[in-house]
Amino acid sequence: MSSDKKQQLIQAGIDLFHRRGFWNTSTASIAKHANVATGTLFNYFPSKESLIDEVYLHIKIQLLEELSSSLLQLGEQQQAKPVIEALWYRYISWGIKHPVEHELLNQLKLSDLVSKEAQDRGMASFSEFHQQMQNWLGSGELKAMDTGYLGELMMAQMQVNINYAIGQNLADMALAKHVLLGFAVFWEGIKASSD
Amino acid sequence: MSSDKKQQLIQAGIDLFHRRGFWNTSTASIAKHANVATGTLFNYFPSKESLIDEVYLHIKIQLLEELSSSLLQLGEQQQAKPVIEALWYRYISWGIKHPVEHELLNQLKLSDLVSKEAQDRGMASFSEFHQQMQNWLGSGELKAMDTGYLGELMMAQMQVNINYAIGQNLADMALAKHVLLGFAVFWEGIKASSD
Amino acid sequence: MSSDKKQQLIQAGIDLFHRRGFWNTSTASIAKHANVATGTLFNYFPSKESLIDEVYLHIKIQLLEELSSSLLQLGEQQQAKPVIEALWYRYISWGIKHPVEHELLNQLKLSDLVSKEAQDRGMASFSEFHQQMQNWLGSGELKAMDTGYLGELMMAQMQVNINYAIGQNLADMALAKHVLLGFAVFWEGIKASSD
Amino acid sequence: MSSDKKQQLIQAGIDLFHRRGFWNTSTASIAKHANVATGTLFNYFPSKESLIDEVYLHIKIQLLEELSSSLLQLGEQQQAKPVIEALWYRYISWGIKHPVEHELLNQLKLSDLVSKEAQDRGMASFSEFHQQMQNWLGSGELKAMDTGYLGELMMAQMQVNINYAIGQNLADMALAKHVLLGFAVFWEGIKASSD
DNA sequence: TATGAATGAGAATTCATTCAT
DNA sequence: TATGAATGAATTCTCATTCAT
Repeated sequence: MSSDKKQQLIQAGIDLFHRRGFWNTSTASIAKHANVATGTLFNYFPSKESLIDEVYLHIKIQLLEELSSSLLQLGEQQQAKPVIEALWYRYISWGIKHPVEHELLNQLKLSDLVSKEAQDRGMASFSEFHQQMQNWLGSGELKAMDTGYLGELMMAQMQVNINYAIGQNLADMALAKHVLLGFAVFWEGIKASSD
Repeated sequence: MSSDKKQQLIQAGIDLFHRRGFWNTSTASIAKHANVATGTLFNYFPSKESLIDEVYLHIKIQLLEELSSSLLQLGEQQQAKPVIEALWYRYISWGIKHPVEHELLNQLKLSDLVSKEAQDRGMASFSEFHQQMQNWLGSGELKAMDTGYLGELMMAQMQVNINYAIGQNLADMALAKHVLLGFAVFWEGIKASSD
Repeated sequence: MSSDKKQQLIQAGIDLFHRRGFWNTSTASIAKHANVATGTLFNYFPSKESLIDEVYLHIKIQLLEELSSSLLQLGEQQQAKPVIEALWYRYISWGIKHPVEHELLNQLKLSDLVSKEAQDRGMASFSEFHQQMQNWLGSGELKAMDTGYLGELMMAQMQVNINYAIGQNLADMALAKHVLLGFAVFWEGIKASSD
Repeated sequence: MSSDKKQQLIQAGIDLFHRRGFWNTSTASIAKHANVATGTLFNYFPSKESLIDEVYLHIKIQLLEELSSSLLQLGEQQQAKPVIEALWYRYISWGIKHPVEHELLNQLKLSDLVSKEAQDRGMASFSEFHQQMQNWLGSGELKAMDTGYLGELMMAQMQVNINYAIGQNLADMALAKHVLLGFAVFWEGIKASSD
């Protein structure tokens, strides 16, 4: 199947970009790692940049699928906290299960390597989350702040938790305790002050 | 003076790395931008990688200088909050005043471009901060957590604040309000729960 | 019909070779322009070079057909001048009506892209003209010179006339005047000197 | 000397372009033939196209130098014929002495490989000849025609003569006779008709 | 006969680094 | 110490041609 080869190439890209970095990974090595000829890569991606774009979107969509079931299950919840907490756990467990993808995503976000168009498509796929945040912020449970800011803050704190868990090789009880603490810090930070 | 040229080269590196990225910036262009010959760069730095290392350390030390006066002034404080708050303000104002350096520092942290040795030296220069954190965490004012985790968390949240302030072009009152909110979120997150 | 596709491919070759040059035109683009698959081209032409050969011969034969009726009609003429003049008009009007083919023919002649064999076949198809020239040169109406030289000279001068007419966008009376002048220059040049 | 290498590269370009054609000659082979490294070529020419441009101008200027002494010596001549005849001989002897350059020049003229800018510079260097032609045409010695047309015609006829002389390997008396005939054909063609 | 994905040699160009001056 | 021309390995991308379907 042709779709087969495309996926092989994306996967090879993920592996090698993570091992050697985006610029130290040649298209030739990606093709070889995917068991196709050098020219074949360019049948699927017009340029190295577009392969990077597709790697980016592939990861974002994989993450999205992991998260969106949380929203579906808890969509009719009245309160913000359980939904946010569910997202928190989902995201962190995705990050721990897919450390390579998690790291690449963060690198790509900062790196200027993703085309404007791919960034927009990535954003668009997350639009339902921004919708949800609007609702939460309107409910009065949280401190008054901008949606974009809340989103970035949540992402950043989850990433710190993931990196710490991976760095310390946490598992089982230790991991659970860590995630619990992390969420407590986040939630108590953003919830509307009681006084 | 030779030290002069070295500084020119580091500064040219900062400018160009930010404008074009690390991999799209050739040593020749850095030399030209610093008004020296291509070969001269290699009299000061044995390789491009070592220039990147020095750019990294240069920025870290510049940041350190900005922050350390906070510690000195408030070193004998008994309470954690005022010191942490002072650091918070210092870091964020540095980031807003030096957005280029701030962005480069974040990119370099993720990028694998900085040698292990330079990373260690960068860490070492911040050791006094880790000392301080030990004290704070021992005081009972904060939730119980690892020093490294607290440090990463604080960094991450400050970065989000800086990026948001720059992205929204905040200034004056709006900026002050934003920083205040940011710190409230951080502090209420990390402080020991009252109940 | 298969012959249909072959003609489509030759025509696509003519169009694209003229627009983008021989080397900037890929066999894939020719196939696409002819509405066939990339592989199909190689069912009709064993190589790109042979396609170029056939484009060359196609144009030469098209030109030959345009010219040969002149010879047939005037074949029994006793005098050289009317026949030569008829050829002159025919060739130039062909060139003006088919500027693309005219230009390609000239490029191909100089370019080393046409195989020796195709060149020979092209030559052979014009052999009756060389026969005629022998007759003219034998008649004493013309200066004494080699057949090959006369042929090349006539070609070259007609080409200059065509290029000039196209470049200046001549039409109607202006064109007629131009062709008349061009022929006068040619004829007075080659005719036997009176004194 | 740096100019040395540049000349070596242009000469290597001329040799190889003639032997293998412009598109079958790689920049690597040119560099090797000029005894420099592949990268060195690009220190002197920003691209292959610019090397081709410089090859073109190099030949044009070499030709110009050959011809311009004719104009200088005969500049104060009142009559057109001796000057034109001198140019005729000069051009043809240059072409016979430099058949490679002559052929390349003709190929380049038709090929779209020379940038607009280089073409303009090539034209400009020949502007004095167009001046002269204006004078000749105003003198009444020649048939009334456009300068551009006269120039192209003269070029075309000289090229036919050169190609014929080279093709037939003419030399000495045979060559002289040939050139004489060629000029007679040209002159009797363009001179004002006597009646 | 038609298709078009796969191939891999080859092309132009870049650039960190060296070294003779 | 400063210079910048020279180097050549490495990179991205192209494309004529093949071949299984």
